[in-house]
Amino acid sequence: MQKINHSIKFILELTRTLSILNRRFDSALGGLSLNEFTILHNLNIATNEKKRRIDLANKVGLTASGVTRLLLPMEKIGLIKNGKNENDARTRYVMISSSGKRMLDKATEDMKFLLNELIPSKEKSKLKALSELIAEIGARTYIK
Amino acid sequence: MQKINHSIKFILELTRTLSILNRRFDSALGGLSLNEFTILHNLNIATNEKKRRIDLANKVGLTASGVTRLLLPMEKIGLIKNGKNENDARTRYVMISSSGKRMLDKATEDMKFLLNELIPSKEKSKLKALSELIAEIGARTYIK
DNA sequence: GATAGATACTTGAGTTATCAAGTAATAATT
DNA sequence: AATTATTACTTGATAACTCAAGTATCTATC
Repeated sequence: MQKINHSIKFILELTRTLSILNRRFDSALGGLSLNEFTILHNLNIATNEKKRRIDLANKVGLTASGVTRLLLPMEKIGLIKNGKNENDARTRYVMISSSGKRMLDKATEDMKFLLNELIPSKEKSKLKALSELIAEIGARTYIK
Repeated sequence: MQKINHSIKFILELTRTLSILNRRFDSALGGLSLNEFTILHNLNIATNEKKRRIDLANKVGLTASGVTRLLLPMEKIGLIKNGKNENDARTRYVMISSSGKRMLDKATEDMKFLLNELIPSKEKSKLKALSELIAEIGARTYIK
């Protein structure tokens, strides 16, 4: 008789589902990858609509170097702009452009539409709690 | 006033946490990546301890080609073995080796230890239900 | 029982991330 | 105020995926 470890099962389901979600969203967001969407979303709701790269890294869950490489093509096609921080010359602010906003708005609609199919409606009430648990796990896992 | 879409927040937390988990586990499982762990775990609990590559792809959430590339080095270092399917010459069975089992057993202990830190104990009772919800989302997202 | 379609897998080319190591600027310590 | 440590970011080398296209085999249909 095999004893099931629910924690392990949980992590394995999590990785599986997210790999699948990543592929699905990457081809359903009008050219935006899921990580690019996350970047634009976070810039859009940020105070003053700007953020440091390191804060974005934290928000997306990538490393600083991952963010550098993710932002490079996004700047090239004009979704974001760079600004400087007068108080700290090490940091380069990232800002969303107006074309970035347009992309984001469209992608957000696509996202809502898809999520409506993917998340069972009777489970929607549990989502807030689930998000919080997942965020908590992320926080505990994070090692700078 | 910004209306929060819990579905979107859920997806964003999911990607963030999983990116972090992946990095953490990749350096905490005694040389095994999280995906490699998943492969070995699934082979280990499979009937007859063998599986087709396509079934593994489904279990891990990768594409068939991703599995081909993931298994290649695993075979090279002897964690898995290949076998053939008498009834279908297209498929190549994958089996866990005894050294693979040893690796898995050690990694499973590491995994349990880490998860004990990462998952708040008061939330553990909810894990089964959450796994099921996440699996359901994965199933709905999956497009072969 | 030939042919068209589906399935299982692999491969080439490209993308997206990692880590480790480096640069430059700021903050803390003495 | 000089030194050391820390932080923000970038870069070179590499790993781990993806998609699209290919091969081989099996299944269904006529």
